[in-house]
Amino acid sequence: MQSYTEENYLKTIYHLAEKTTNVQTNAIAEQMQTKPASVTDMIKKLAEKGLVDYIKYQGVTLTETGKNTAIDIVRKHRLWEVFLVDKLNFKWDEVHDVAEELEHIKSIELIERLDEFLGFPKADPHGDPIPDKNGRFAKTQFIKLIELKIGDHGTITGVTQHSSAFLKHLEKLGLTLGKKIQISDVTDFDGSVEILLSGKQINISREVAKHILISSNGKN
Amino acid sequence: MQSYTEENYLKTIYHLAEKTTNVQTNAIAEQMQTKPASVTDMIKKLAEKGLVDYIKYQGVTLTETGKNTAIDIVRKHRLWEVFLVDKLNFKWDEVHDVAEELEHIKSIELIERLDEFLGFPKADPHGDPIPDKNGRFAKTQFIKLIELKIGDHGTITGVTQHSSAFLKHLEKLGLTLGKKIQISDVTDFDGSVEILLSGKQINISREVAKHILISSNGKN
DNA sequence: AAAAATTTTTAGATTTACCTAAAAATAAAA
DNA sequence: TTTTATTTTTAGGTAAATCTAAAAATTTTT
Ligand SMILES: [Mn+2]
Ligand SMILES: [Mn+2]
Ligand SMILES: [Mn+2]
Ligand SMILES: [Mn+2]
Repeated sequence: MQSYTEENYLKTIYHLAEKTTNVQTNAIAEQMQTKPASVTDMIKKLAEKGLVDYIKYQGVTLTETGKNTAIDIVRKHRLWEVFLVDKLNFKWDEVHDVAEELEHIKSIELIERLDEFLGFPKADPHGDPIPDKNGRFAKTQFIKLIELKIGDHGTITGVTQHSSAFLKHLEKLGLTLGKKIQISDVTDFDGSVEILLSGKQINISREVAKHILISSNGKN
Repeated sequence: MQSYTEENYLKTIYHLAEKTTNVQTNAIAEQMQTKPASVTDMIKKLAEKGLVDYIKYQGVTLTETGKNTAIDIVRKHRLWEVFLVDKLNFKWDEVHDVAEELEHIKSIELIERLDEFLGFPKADPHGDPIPDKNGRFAKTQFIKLIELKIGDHGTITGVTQHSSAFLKHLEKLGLTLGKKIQISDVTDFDGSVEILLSGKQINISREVAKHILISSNGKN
């Protein structure tokens, strides 16, 4: 059984490992809003428990057990987010902090039944995939909006930035999950992208375009 | 802001105060499955924070703030129990432990919306009243089944014992919330009670009868 | 009103998750 | 290949919530 804190470390390491193979102490510290010295302490403990492989100065990687535990927490987090949005009418920018707490509730039965109650959703309100109870993710094929060419079209299926500011901005622009878009033009000057959304032309900054994921229904 | 542990102490003191005015150190220790010495430490801290009034060797009482905090936790606990039973199809004997964790999730918004989602329930799956967001309880008029006389009738509206063993037993006997009953006979020998339930005569022990609450639809 | 039993508190430790400051290892730059 | 910068670890300490053992206060019984 892991403590609340250990679970948060495992989840953080898991997410960082999606970018780099060897997760560094400082990266964990930054993410967890704590000091590198504290991270070293915790890493030792997790290694002791067989949840991470650790070589001094070389960073950490999750063991099979550690990874499974982390995925289970991610699963809970995302299922709770779906619950908050679908059942309690929270907005997609309001759910993260509460889910951050709910993900630590320890009851397998609870999550199984919640999953069923929600209709076994495959993605959370931000488009992030929800692993099944065996920790398996549905295969997904996303491409960043910024990478599309003029004429390409597709459906918004995710975001790679979860800040409230960003999500509220998207909401205002009408760029929510499930919306169909087509690239009309890309501005050389600032890299901003002109898109066709629900019959209207709108312009979005390069920065915004970088963080929107599209399931591409086909090129041009 | 209170810690998880402080919240549990407040809730325990609140429940014990329903029986005795001055709550004793040992009683808290027993309830919390901890040692009296630990309780003394915590009591001092709670007194420091203005959540309890405390005189050495004289036990504790909750302050207004302390009581409000406790009631808020009770509210959350009971709302979550309703959620688990009504929405996730848990049995009434399976919900307590999970609710024990869920009650500590810190989000006013979450509870407001959960309350609404559940249809502003007035009682939890064990018939315990749910305070509204201002901490007010609906007035209820219960009588213990054991106190009814032959011929009296009423509706089962609560239990005063939450152990899984007891609740499962009631379930098996068909004695669930909302069921109408009438007293047919009381046995002198062992104090057991003969009742009419859904057209059938059943016999329940005195011990069971003590822990069932009836909203009396009228005498004989 | 003593003596005995019970309750409660203090004293001194332990564990977990932190911290700061300084040392050591590694990586990058000159 | 030194020097410099960055990263990581160690050493030593703090605060919260526990504990055990022993002392003190209160209550109950003789
Ligand atoms: Mn989230
Ligand atoms: Mn999410
Ligand atoms: Mn309960
Ligand atoms: Mn209950």
